[in-house]
Amino acid sequence: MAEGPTINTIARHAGVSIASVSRVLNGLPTREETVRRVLRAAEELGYVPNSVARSLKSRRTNQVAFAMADIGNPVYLAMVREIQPVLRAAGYRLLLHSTDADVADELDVLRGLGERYVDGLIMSPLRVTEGHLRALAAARAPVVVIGSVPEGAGVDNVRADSRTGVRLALDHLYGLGRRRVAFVNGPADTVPGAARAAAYREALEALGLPYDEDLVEVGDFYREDGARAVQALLDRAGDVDALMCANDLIALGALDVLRRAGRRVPEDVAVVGMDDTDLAAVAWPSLTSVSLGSARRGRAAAELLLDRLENGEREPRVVTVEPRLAVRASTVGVREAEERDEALRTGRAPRTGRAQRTEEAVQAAEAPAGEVAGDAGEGLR
Amino acid sequence: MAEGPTINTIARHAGVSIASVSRVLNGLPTREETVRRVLRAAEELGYVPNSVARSLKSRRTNQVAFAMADIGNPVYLAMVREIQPVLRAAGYRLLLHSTDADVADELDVLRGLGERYVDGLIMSPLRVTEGHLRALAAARAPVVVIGSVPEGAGVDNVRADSRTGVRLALDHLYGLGRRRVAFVNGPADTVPGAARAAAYREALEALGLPYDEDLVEVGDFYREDGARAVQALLDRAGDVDALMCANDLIALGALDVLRRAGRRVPEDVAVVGMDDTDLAAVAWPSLTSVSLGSARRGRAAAELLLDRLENGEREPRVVTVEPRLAVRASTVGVREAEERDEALRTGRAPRTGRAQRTEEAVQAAEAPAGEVAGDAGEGLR
DNA sequence: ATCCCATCCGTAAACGTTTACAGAGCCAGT
DNA sequence: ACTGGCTCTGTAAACGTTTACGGATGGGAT
Repeated sequence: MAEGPTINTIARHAGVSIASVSRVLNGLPTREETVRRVLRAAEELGYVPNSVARSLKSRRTNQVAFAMADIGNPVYLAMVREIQPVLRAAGYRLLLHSTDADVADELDVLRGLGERYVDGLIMSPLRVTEGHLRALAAARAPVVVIGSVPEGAGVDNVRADSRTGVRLALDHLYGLGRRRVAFVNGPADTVPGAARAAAYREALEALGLPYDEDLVEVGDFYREDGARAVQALLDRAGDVDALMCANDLIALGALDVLRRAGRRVPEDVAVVGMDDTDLAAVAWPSLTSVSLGSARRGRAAAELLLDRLENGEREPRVVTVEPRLAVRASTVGVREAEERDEALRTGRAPRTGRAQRTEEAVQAAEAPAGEVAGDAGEGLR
Repeated sequence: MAEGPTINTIARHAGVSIASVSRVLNGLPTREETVRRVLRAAEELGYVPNSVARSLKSRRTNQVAFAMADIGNPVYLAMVREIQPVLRAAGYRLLLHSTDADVADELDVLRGLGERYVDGLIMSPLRVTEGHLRALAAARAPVVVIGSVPEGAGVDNVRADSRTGVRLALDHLYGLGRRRVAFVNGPADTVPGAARAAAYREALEALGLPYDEDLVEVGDFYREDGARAVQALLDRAGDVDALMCANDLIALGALDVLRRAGRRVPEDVAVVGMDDTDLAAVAWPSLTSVSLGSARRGRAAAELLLDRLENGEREPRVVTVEPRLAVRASTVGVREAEERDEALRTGRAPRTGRAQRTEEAVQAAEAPAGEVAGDAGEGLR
């Protein structure tokens, strides 16, 4: 671990000043001969520029941080997977913070921006408190928040559209003839929890279905909690014919419980998850799930941040990502799910009238206010 | 984004020198009065120390990088999940590199250590080339490699034990009466690919089973490739009664193909995956899988690196993590898998003699040379 | 020969810290 | 009153870059 050569070492070796070395290495106009000597010395010594020193002078670190609750959650994972290549292509390194959704931790990260170890931050808090808003306002570097933040918070914001998402799912279930659609939610004091609860009520109303408290159960966003919640639901309201779950993990828990209870999915109870994680496709029966576009949200956030880093001041933007419904066996049955799969693979439309009908539900509804991000494939603007 | 206060600003405000400010902030002995003035000024101005400047002076960045092929692969994810908290507890930030298993990229990362933007690196290359060894030898910061690297490479090394792992799986299958056990591998020029191929031959031999080329198929470590490979296998050797897959993704592909071919799992064909990722538990039927201890390897790597960062020079160490077999429905059937689950939950041993027998296979075999890491729970030494 | 301008390069300052060193002030001991 | 030693603080250098500025050199125009 010998001390590496610096610009000084090279200057001495090449018999020039450090200024010349710097100029050559940065491609500024220099006499041919000097260029040769410097490059030669740099090559011989295996010189690598010290990024810390460079950062100190340039006030840029070429690093960006992503702070999320838990890297183990497939939703955040999907985000990281998109964020990483976007940043990388722009020459930024990615730094990861796992905060366990701990508010104090998240605030620490925001304050930590003062240390200037990153040029910007993408953050996806589960809860947004007063403290968050204050810290965001005082942040010493650009921040993009994934997850709704009040207007006027002064930060770029990428939003999912739970409202439309839940609506898609309930329309789909309604179309399949389900009328007792229960809702298994995560904590009501989280951003997604609150949004999805409201969305559920709204969607019921739009469909002319009554809101029945007995059909709503709250746990946490994990498989075990989901299982417990669903068990409670079944005990209380045995006649449910569909479960809308606030994320895929809860839905997996639901599948466990239903299987154990001898209820067939989807014949007796249809199940819809949310987030459309990798797990949904692997589960059995494969899980119909509302995609809230985690990947697209990640990409949009990265692009917003890059834009801000390059173009400096400008009005904060809000980008909303359209949800989609990924229809699989847990609502339409194994047979049709396979047909759909096949159709997707071969690029043809599914055959049956029933498939046709539910296909309509895949159409995303009106976009809400704000910009709307397009396909994952296309860029931001 | 106003320019933040520096140590100079504080010095002026408090009417002292920058040296005093630094001393106070670092807790060096100082007169009471000065301490008060400095702290007051720092508080008022909302001072946050600049970590870049600090790094330049101290030659430490308090950052560590983890370079892996693809953050989307659950194996690496499991590692990150363990690495992150360990590093964090020691005050290090985690930086992520996704190299797509591209050799040039990996070498770039190693060379990049000369930029001194991190204090150390954990790297998990899929292939280890001559170039890797050279770059490792020349690395300007401590590196821990996850994945076998030749003795004498001079780096700390955390290894899986594929040999024992495959052996556990084949013993298990043999115990269930399977005799035509096929092997679906990933590319032979990767470290795990090569290790697992050798392990398969060895395990067969130990069981007195013949090695049949027709029973071996090579694809890539992904679901689609696995499916293709298994299809080819079935076309060629319809009488296989078990599939040993070189990772879980391949095994998932195998489940797809078998289902489509109308082969029951495990009645007609038993399937074993490898890595015991989250997907294995979710799949249907749930997937028996050899855990190579991704989580434990991640943790061990982080601890090795920390140890080296704190204690400086010392002989490179090799840590080998013991494999285990997670027995699930894809080999023993849904019924028994559920019983095992239940037993695990209630902490009692499973009932049936058959369960008893396969339980023995769960015992890890002799540990190979080198240190052996214990449970995920316990520390390194 | 003189002057001007262009080109190239070196000196030095700056980025924000930490820290070696020495000076200032003070008290106690003679 | 002087000295020695202690405590506290300020000055300055250093970490490895980038860059403003001005000096040196040389060539062409007068």
